[in-house]
Amino acid sequence: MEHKTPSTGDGDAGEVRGEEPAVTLDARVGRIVRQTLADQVYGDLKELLLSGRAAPGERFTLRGLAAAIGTSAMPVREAVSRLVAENALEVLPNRAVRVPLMSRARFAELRLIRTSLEGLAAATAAREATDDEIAEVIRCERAFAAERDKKKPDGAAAMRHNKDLHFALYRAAHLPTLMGMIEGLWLQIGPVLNLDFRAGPERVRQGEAHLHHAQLVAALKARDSDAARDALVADIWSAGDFILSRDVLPD
Amino acid sequence: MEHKTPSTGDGDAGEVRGEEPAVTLDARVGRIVRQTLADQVYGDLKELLLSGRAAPGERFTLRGLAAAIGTSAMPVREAVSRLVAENALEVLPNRAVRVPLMSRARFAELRLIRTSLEGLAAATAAREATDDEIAEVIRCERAFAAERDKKKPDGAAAMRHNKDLHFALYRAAHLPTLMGMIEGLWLQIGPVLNLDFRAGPERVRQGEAHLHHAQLVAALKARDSDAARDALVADIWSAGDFILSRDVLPD
DNA sequence: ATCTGTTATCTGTGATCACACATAGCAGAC
DNA sequence: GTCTGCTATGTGTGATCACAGATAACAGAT
Repeated sequence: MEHKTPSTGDGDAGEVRGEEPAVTLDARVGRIVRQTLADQVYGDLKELLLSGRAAPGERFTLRGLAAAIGTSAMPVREAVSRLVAENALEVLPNRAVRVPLMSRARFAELRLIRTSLEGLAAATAAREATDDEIAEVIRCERAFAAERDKKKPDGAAAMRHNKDLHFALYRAAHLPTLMGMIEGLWLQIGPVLNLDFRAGPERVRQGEAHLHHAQLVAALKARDSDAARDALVADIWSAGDFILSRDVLPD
Repeated sequence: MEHKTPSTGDGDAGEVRGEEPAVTLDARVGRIVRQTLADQVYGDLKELLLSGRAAPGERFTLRGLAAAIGTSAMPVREAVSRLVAENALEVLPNRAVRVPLMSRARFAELRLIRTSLEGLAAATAAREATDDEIAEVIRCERAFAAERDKKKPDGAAAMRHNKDLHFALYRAAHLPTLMGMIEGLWLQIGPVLNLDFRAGPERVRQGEAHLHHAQLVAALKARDSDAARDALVADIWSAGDFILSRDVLPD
């Protein structure tokens, strides 16, 4: 394989809009986005985990992934080591790398941490969100509800709308580090969440989720941070109960 | 440089104790600890950040570090990319790698997250800790107090005892993932904390810290999780006030 | 003296090679 | 048939090389 140039953007970054006054060109070009191959692979793997297309316990091989993606093993190594650092992947003592198994204890711990962190984000968002951001949350909530009310609801789509709703909310807290940590948590529970959504009759759960979402939206409109936290914690907790009640988790 | 063998432990792992009954050897050898070079470098850098021997804004270079440590650039790359993943280091758009600057906003956000997560750990520890673990926390508290009461207290030593105290507490919560996340947070605030401890007359703060520590210990003995959380949150909050009051943080 | 365009050096990124360890498959002994 | 030891293959890990881009030093023009 020949030496590839590291993909410095698609070239359409400096689109000229023409009717600008002719002071300088500098203000009219968009900032270039640097994307290393490792970043791309990292994003791909992240998406793979978040969307549940990788099952807990599944094994990876660096060379295999590299061949599948079409690069050398090097960018994959870096991406994997990042994901290992955030517990989204793990390396076994035998040096094999896999997506971590989820024990009941680990799931319970993650749920506990999530209530703490995502509750904090929800409470802050109720105080700090702009009206536009609240509107965006409501839009996501509507999309989720619409999917639920369909004759033949698509579990994966509902899942995606649920995720969008949550992250629109967290983004509205304007706390970037907290946001990143929450993303890390979702990366860890992603595999089991989606695995579950794929399999079971989740109708009852969806109903309950919708109730909590409605409470959340009401709390946001009222700028009531305690109510927002409570609604979100209830949502996380009941979703966790649903997973734990079905006996898919080892230990 | 010749090809080095990847340091498979120091060789003293299988120490024979002799008076064992001669059933099998299997039970008498300690499990070997795998330590890749990247792991070692990661540990070293972590220690460097936690102990405050690296100032915010300071620049690294992969080759420079590699030469200093005596390896090739490869293990350093992996260690650095892990630390970047947990926001303990950052790569600038220019591709330079440095220890992140700490703005007032970021510091405030980290303090908020810390109260949430470390408060949770304290509350859980009050419920779940064994008596031995509580004794260990008390031992750390005594060491911290002893350092404070010295004629010529050593700021760095006090800092270390303070850290030991906190982590003994968090370990006692028996929540490994939470523990890891808290470590990540300390990794981020480490540089500024120690930078500060190194510079100022911190006597007033130490007095206040000791008060909160005493409250914490009392709460642990009483198994009062709410009181433990409150004491710890107060500790974090007042330490943060102290840092913010001195005007060392940009923005 | 200040600014601009060029050049030299250095740094991160990716590819490729080399090696130690782990696992699986297989042959031979009991 | 079951177990032991060897071999072959594949894996992660580390070293080394190659290259693109960034920074800084410098020369020339205004």
